[in-house]
Amino acid sequence: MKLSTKGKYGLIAIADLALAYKDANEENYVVLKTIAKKRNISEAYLERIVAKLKKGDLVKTQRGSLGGYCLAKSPKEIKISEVLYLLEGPFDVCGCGGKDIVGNSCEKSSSCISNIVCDKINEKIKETIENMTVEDILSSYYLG
Amino acid sequence: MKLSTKGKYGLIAIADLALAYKDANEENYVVLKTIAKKRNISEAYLERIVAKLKKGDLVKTQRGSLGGYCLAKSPKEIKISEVLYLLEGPFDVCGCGGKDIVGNSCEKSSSCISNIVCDKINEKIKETIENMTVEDILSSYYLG
DNA sequence: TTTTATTCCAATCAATTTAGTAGGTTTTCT
DNA sequence: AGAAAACCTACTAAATTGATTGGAATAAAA
Repeated sequence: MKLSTKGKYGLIAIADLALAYKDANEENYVVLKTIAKKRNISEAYLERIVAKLKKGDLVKTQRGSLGGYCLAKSPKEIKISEVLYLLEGPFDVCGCGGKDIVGNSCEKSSSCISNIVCDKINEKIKETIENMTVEDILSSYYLG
Repeated sequence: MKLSTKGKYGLIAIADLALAYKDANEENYVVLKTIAKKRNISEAYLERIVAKLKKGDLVKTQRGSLGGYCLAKSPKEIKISEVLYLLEGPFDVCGCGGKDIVGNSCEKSSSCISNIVCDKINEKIKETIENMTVEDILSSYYLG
């Protein structure tokens, strides 16, 4: 069970944008090629990832020459959960679809044995990433 | 991000074996075909899943006629984490492998932005499933 | 001892997801 | 006009998932 590179690259991009944001303390557009090269990520692939972050209003863009990407809010207003939901989809660790322990379809059954486990896991993950902002992970990094 | 059916089916099988175990209060071998049919799971596929649980000593078997599968310990001695580790592999939500924010390889770097997030998530998931036993989820089920 | 019911095992396969490429279009600044 | 950037669409290769198939080994029962 792993976070895919979508989530990973997305977090990296957000963090780089956050660093630029804090440096400038205002709109500071960063060219994607710069991030891609520095982090050794395929630019075209990263582009599609950041596009999702834009659709989710975490990032805004400036087209044309001197354009680039920029955080749409300050790092402390962006939850890690927002980033990961946009890139990895909802953390429904278990979608189930089978039958529960008494034979009923368990799409939403609380008596489905795997739903019981998954609900607990989901709850904890949610709790964790909804209480963590981009600002938080940046400061962890600075303290590194 | 989802638990695959491996984990789901494994939990279902363990739960069914646990019910049989509690009914008999001793060795009670259950035929896999019974579980597969009741839960509408491919028997051959379920077989390979349960094989892993055997390798991990959560389940023991009796071959031949009148054979079957049986829990190797009591439900309260089996952690959910054991089941999921055997079936889904370690919950390294992020294996990373890229470069960290200052350009160093971040295989284990604490300054890798995605490791910071993933470590936190992993920690919480671990905490959750290591403190949950098969007994626990059965009683949740009974209480419905 | 033969039959039957079961676990066990290895190879294969189809569908899906992931990760990445390629090539071009549009926008905007100089 | 030219250059540099975001934007968009289609394709592909590799890995993973979720099985299926066909049998071999084992052990109880007839």
